Amino acid sequence: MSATSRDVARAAGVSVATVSRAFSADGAVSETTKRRVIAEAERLGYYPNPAARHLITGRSGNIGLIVPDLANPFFADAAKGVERAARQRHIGLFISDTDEQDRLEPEAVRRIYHQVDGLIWASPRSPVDLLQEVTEGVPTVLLHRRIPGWWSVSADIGDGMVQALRNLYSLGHRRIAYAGGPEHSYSGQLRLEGLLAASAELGLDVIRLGSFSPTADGGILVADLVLATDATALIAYNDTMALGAISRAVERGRKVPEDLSVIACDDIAYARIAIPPLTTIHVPIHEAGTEAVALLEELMAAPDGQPKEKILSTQLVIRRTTDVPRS
Amino acid sequence: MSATSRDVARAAGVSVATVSRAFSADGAVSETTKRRVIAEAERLGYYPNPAARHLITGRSGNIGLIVPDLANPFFADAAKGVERAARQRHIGLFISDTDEQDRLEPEAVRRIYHQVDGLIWASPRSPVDLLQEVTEGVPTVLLHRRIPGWWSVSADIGDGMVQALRNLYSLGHRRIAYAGGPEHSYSGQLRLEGLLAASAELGLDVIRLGSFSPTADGGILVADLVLATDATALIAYNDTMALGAISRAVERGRKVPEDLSVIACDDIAYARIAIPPLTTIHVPIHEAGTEAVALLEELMAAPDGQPKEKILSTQLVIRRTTDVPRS
DNA sequence: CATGGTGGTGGAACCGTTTACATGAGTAGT
DNA sequence: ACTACTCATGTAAACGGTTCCACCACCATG
Repeated sequence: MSATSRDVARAAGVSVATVSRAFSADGAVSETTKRRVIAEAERLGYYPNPAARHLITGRSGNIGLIVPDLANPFFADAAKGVERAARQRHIGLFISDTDEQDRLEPEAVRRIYHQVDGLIWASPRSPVDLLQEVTEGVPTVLLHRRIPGWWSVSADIGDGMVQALRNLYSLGHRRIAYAGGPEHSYSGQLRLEGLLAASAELGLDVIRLGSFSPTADGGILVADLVLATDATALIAYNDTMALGAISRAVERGRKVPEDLSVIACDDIAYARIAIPPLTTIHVPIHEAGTEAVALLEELMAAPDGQPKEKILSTQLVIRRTTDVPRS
Repeated sequence: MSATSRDVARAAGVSVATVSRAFSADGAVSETTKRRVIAEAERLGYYPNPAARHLITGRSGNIGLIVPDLANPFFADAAKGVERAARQRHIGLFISDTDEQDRLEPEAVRRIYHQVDGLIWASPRSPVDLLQEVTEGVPTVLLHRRIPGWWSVSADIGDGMVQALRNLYSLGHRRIAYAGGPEHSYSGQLRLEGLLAASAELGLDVIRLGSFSPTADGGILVADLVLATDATALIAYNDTMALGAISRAVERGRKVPEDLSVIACDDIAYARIAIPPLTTIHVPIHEAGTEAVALLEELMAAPDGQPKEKILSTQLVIRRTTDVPRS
């Protein structure tokens, strides 16, 4: 079917070794031979077989990305960032979605383990020893999760929460509710830490509404709960949840921000065009993806180097779902 | 590093051929030997090397997906559908994003061409002969594009447009604007055909606003244009554009649906929780993805079979952005 | 002119599987 | 008891590259 290096070698009147060298850039080949080989290869439609190359070199030229949910704009943006960075480096990208089910993660890794040179893994919850066991032997960069001794890229969401709480406080809010996301998630923990630090600093008690699905449906639950309290402001786990909550609150006759200020987290694309536009903590999602690839590349080049932890900063973006409290 | 079939063979006291057979299911191996081999493999952490397997069998066990934009919820949902179906079949998935740039498509294919057994390609615009040339030799299923003689999965968006126009007409709208998407795109063409058929049937002229980027920013442009006409209703290329348009219209003091009814297309997750919830043509995006994998599997099994074109039906979903025209 | 170095090239081993073919033991048929 | 067949297994040849090593021509050096 496809031409092999043997075909090219024969056509160019050289050995397969020379063909190989012509394609490996570093090759000790004379300029003229190289040109002849490339020309013949072009003519025959030859392209080095990746499987054969992988088998002998041990390098596949691919990396893998594991995310909890591709349909979640947060991870879709992250995936896009990873894809773009991989593309620029001519690296192939395996993607595996785990449907937010931790138990599918080991299988996801196993499926791509032997086909990639490195892994970018957004695992919000899985215990460290599982990660350890499963990634044994594959250079791995964690995405939006920090573990001491691991390479990772994450965002300083705790600081974002501090900014959010301070902003609400300065607007005059004193009764502020927080709707958390999935329990035990790393980034949920980060949010909570920021929240507790800021509320201690400001001397106020945040009303903890509990743990919800970080989806629009979760947001509906949140709305009904928060409307039953005397909170004048709500901080939601993420944008999607906030949008669901606002949708429900409006349906129940409340006005945002007049009756309830809302701050969310992530700043997905829809936050900007929501009605009203959503005040939210901007997280550089796309950049985190590209940065993860950069780190992974570094890690693959020097597997025994000192682990690097890249932490991207976050920024509260004031739009229209926050205002001074009524009365 | 990792154990090979040789290691397992030695440990189990058999030849590598037997190890291979124990793992290939069809293998003519006695039950007892097979059990012993599997046990030893388990113990040594052996897993057949995919590169070696690929090299000798010509099958990689992977498929590729090429989409214009992973961050677009439409394609993110499609990718999710593909991923899920692939996962269930233990198929690895390469994903390549082309940033909505047609010129990147050939390179995207080339990058994964040799590493996959089949391809699912969402190419909205590229000319047929380019597709032909580039996919030569790889079983390919088109996603949301129909070309005679090709395998494909698409949705009957034309019919959705008919439903949309009829609905607006029955509500009493007579001046209806249409905001198109990227020029020359296949699904744009589909929309236009449906629109023209329905407007002929109803005897009304649709106001064609032109061609816009199918993004929130595109929608802002659309809003300013449509507000300059006497249209009482707008049909937008997709949900994102519609949300952008509504956002802008509201910003400019108009009310939706009182001043302007809006119907969009796709029914992405956010359509349901937008404020007001978006009336839109439901397209079974996720299902299209899973269906594409099913078709691709069929195609890979019988490459010379009769091409199949699966067309999924669409359904107008009435939410809150449509109403009778004012006065 | 002999020696040593250099740069281009070919030969061949190797990567880890699958699979066609050979082998040999056991079983059934005549 | 001999043949024919089946079934489990081993042997070895692929698959298509990369890379170590050897070789050779060529040139500079002493």
